[in-house]
Amino acid sequence: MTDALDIVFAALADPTRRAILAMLLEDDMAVTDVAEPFEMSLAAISKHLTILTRAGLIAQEKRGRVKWCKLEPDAMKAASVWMQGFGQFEPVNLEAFERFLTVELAPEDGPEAPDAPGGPDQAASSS
Amino acid sequence: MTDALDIVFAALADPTRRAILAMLLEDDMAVTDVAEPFEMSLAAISKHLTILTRAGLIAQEKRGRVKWCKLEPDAMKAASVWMQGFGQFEPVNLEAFERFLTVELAPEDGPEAPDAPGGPDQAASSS
DNA sequence: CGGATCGTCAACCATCCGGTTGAATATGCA
DNA sequence: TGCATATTCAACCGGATGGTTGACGATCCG
Repeated sequence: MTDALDIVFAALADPTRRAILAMLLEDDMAVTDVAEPFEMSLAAISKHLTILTRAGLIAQEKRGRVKWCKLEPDAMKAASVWMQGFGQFEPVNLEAFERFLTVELAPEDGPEAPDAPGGPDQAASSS
Repeated sequence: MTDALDIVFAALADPTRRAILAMLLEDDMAVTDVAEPFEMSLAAISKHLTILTRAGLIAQEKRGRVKWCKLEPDAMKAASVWMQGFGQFEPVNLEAFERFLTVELAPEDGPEAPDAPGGPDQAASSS
């Protein structure tokens, strides 16, 4: 049984896909526009988008000819939450867990607001 | 150029390795003891530990015959920080998030705090 | 010394992954 | 209708990944 976290982390393990996520942080985009800054084929980008969709990291909605991609950060948050248990050397307790949720999901209570972690410049570093 | 995040996320994408990390959250362990609950060979576990080490997620120290493995959460924190930037501006779908969490992070362990995120029970689900 | 335990190395295998190309499917528009 | 645009599908390729087994170096101990 493949865990959903498998798929999310595997999706995040590729620099092209992380760059795509960073781009989508700015705005929703059509598939062709997502592909534009990269040097690989459109088909390759399409595959990456499929992987991100299956991971739940983005959602795709077709309007006319154009398929729009938008960030769907819930899966990323889930993975992030999974990691929170490490580094604080105590078993994850529900209280801290819920506190984390409220802090994280609050509109502007975030620790700070990096405009894009890593940044789209990672596109250059792909593969 | 392979980004360090590539390696960290790729290391986290395997349920066996996540289970190992969860085990090490409890205590430092020797390689043989790490391997004990799994059904695969010791050599396979040794490979997994090498991958986790290269990702910076654990450290290994040899004392006598025995090689001890301990959690090294900095790399995980780095990955976690990278993810923090997502979801801060988007209207987060709290319902979907919680659904994801309850499905993924608490398979059937009940509501009490899981001893580790994901839990070593994932050992059985490897591959 | 010699046997038992700990762990890795090397070779091998099946499968997955990221990319390519070319054809196919939808949709928009003149 | 017919052509251009948007996106995916299908087949293929090379290389990485996750597992196996068997042999090996190291270390403890009787």
